[in-house]
Amino acid sequence: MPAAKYHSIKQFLFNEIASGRWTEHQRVPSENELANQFKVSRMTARRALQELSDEGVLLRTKGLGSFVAPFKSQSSLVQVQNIETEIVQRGQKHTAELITLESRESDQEVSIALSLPIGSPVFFAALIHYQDGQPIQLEARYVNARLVPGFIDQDFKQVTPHEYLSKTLPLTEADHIVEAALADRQTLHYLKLNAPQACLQLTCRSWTALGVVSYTRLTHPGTQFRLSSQSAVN
Amino acid sequence: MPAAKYHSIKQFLFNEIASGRWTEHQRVPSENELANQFKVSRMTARRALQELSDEGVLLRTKGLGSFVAPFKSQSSLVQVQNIETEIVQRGQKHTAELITLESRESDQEVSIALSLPIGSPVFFAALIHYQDGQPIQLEARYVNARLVPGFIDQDFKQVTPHEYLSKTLPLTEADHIVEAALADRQTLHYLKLNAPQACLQLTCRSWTALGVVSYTRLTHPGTQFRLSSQSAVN
DNA sequence: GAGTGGTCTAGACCACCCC
DNA sequence: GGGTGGTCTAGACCACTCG
Repeated sequence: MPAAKYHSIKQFLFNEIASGRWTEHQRVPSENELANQFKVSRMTARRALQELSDEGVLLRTKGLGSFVAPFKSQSSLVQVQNIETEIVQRGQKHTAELITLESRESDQEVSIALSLPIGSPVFFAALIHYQDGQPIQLEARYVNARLVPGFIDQDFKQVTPHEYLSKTLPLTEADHIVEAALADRQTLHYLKLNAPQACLQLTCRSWTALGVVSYTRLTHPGTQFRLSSQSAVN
Repeated sequence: MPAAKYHSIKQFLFNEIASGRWTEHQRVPSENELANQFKVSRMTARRALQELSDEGVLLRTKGLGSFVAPFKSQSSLVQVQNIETEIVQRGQKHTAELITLESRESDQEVSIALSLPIGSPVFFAALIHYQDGQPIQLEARYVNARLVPGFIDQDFKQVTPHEYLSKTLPLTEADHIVEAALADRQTLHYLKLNAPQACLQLTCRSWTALGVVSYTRLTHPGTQFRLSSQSAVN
């Protein structure tokens, strides 16, 4: 069973975006242009554009055309991965301290999370995020090195890892686990906590069409945390 | 601009389900049947069925037909509204104690949450959920009385409010706010806590196509709580 | 007015399921 | 074999945007 024509066109469009050849807000071919280019009817070309629009990859406007949607996520669940935005929106000051940025080989936990063979090349970054000088989030992130080779060359004092990934790749999906847990000793140290304390801990993964991009543990001290989400019920 | 034909057909199908005339797993008219009934082309009837399938309202199988999808949500985020399932899946025993079930008029907070004018008829239910005899969740729920008139006649010792709603209506969406907060005095009392304690608090709303169905605050004592979710990035 | 996306039609062929 | 959903075609009319 060969791939459906509309599906091939979807993949073509998606690859142009994922590869960076087409970027945010850029115009993509119209229904008629795709129909001519791929030698299909307009309805078939249309279906590829329409489904990518439904999936949030494209924005379409009558009379104007179809455009690459902004990569930046509007999902407030994903927002927690971008603590900087959250802090700035509260009118406070965000700073970040880089603890570690290095190449590693994936162990079992990371391999499972990233859907990679054990020993695959990954990058590991650990940061502390401050809100007005107070540590507010400890970030420990593993990234699939093959999907984001440029990750290790970034200066994460200037740009948060999540911001870099969001601007580099069209992230399509994310999952999260939220739990309240007692911080371990190392976490207490990094978050400058004296006594064992209940922390809100998020474990997040984000996807692009080609696979899992990153696996992250975010730990928040105390009760200063709020998470909102909206989702369709399947 | 009159409604599009495919949209009218969608509404017709949805109303049959929302009203209870068609229930879970029941077969709905085929593409050809709808095309004849509404005097449209098969492609137009098809679009109505296809979009409802994309939205999780219908399940379609080649060679078989289209069926009303199970109302019960597969979303693990929504799962927390159904604490009973969660407890039973852990192999423990769930019991519930009904504190209050009454008619009220919506105040400002509830009106905003349910998108109703102030003073609209709502039902209010408060319950304590126990896991093996330990209080694990305090549930305070407001329900739009017009959308679910039968709510107030239920016996919530037998069926949880969320279970009743899930089985009565096709819920299509939900939003949630998760936060860690110190319990107030009344909550401490109901959860049988002696000292002020950090609790995980969820504020949830669930939708049907006709509007917001319910607005609920769920409070969990201590750190015995875990929440997972998966979502597409928009 | 030319181009775009939104809707719609009346056909067509296919793979699949059940009888 | 008859019905179902999945894909596809080659047209059509419309509302919208832009120059």
